Amino acid sequence: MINGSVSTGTPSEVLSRRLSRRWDLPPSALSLLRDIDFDVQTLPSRTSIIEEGQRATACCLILDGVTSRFQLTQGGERQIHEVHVAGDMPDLLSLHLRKMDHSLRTLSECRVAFVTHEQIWGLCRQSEEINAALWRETLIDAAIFRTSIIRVGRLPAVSRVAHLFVELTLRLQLIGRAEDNHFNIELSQQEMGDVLALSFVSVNRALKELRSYSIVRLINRYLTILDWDKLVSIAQFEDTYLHLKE
Amino acid sequence: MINGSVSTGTPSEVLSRRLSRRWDLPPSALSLLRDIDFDVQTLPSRTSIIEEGQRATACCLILDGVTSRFQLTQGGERQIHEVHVAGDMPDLLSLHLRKMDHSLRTLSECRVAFVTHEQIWGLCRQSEEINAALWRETLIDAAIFRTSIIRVGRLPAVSRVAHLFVELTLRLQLIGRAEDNHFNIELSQQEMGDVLALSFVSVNRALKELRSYSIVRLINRYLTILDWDKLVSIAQFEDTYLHLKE
DNA sequence: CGACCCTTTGAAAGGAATCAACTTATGTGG
DNA sequence: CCACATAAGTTGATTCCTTTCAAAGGGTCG
Repeated sequence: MINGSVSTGTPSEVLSRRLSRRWDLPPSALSLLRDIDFDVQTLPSRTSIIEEGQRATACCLILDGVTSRFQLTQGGERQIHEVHVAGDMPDLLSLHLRKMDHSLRTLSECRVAFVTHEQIWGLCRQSEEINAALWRETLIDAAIFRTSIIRVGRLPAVSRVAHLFVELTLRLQLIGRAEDNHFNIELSQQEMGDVLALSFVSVNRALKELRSYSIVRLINRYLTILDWDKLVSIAQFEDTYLHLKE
Repeated sequence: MINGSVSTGTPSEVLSRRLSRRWDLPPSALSLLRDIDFDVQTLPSRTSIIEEGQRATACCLILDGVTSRFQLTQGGERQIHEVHVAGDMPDLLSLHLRKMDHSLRTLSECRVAFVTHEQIWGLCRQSEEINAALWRETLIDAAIFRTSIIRVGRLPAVSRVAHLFVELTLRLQLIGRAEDNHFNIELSQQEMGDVLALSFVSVNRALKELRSYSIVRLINRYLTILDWDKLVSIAQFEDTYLHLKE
């Protein structure tokens, strides 16, 4: 299940790589990162990381696997705001918002490293660069939410599914886990529906369509993208919001 | 048009009040805020503040009026991610994201105060509290986006309109501009549709329904909420995401 | 082997979009 | 001051897409 092939390393290394993605961190910042204490845990699929209403005292860094950020509607539907992969810190926001307004849980088996808020606050105090880099990560999350508003509000079902596939592929490529445009997407069709605000029936029909044009293959949650350009075009995808390069 | 009744004052005062909304800032931080140079401008309705693709060198603080954060889809539809009111700083994110992935423009005549990035970076360096408060503001924006995903993805038309009304009322009450549950909403029905991912026809029909039950009155963009509890209930509104109190 | 979860497909129902026409304000210039 | 133009609001009829309901098929694991 856990695929440690590429973006492996100690939690500090994973975090350093992530934060120096756009600009190199100064050596002083890197050495600060090396001194952090991480509490690494392996969590089974569908384990809660933090629940709506709770107050966090630590943040987590995903080392392996996929997690979901979600909220339940009054009607009992689950809206997944965002899916997180290795290298992401899904609850960074808890640093400055006391009460969680949504929940986090694993979608697959995950390896996760916890860091206390105290330590992160210390890092931010000691390094302007780390402060900026972490803030920036939360801003990119916000950009992903904005794009999700459009995905869910404006795109037809097939485009929504295509858009999710493109986004996940790009984010996984960034950590070297989808080089050849194929990877384990970990999501059931119901869960894709939870992300895209679609019923699982509609997701299924969208997949059928994408398959019928030989654009993707999806077998046992293993996704292969056969025609990238067509997929991007159907998704009406524009990658600015991911802020991949500066 | 410009209603300077309550949250008036110099830009520094408006900003101080905003940032000490949840926790008092220490005197040292307050004095830093007093020393900022603001460039105050009055912008006509529908004026661009910053465009997608551009790089900002300053942030703005809204003193009066309403602005929109939006993006155009490939189909030419306008999705308004968020509406901003007095006290908001809609482009704080430009501090750490080079290229804007969306645009900002006024929806009504606005009074806006610009501050250079240089000055804000300076503030964040000099005051941990200001750094945290500004970061926090961007995190609340993100929470608003998350809620918008659910609003647009899961709620029927009437609930969406109701939800927008409740959100705007609460945010305006926070700055003392909707005390008696009535205020100028500044949005046309088309613009409400742009926020809610609805056609203006559907917005119109939703309004008709809300009016028919005497829940709201809306005349010349002036909104009066007649039955708050019913509106909240129809909206399926839960205010945690606004992080009003800690 | 059977229970369970996920996927697949068909048929019917429902909600919003679209198309279209008409009304109501607002504003401008003759 | 009114004629006309323009933007915004209202309403009905139809179409389209997605949901819901229903049932069958496939895979996995105790």
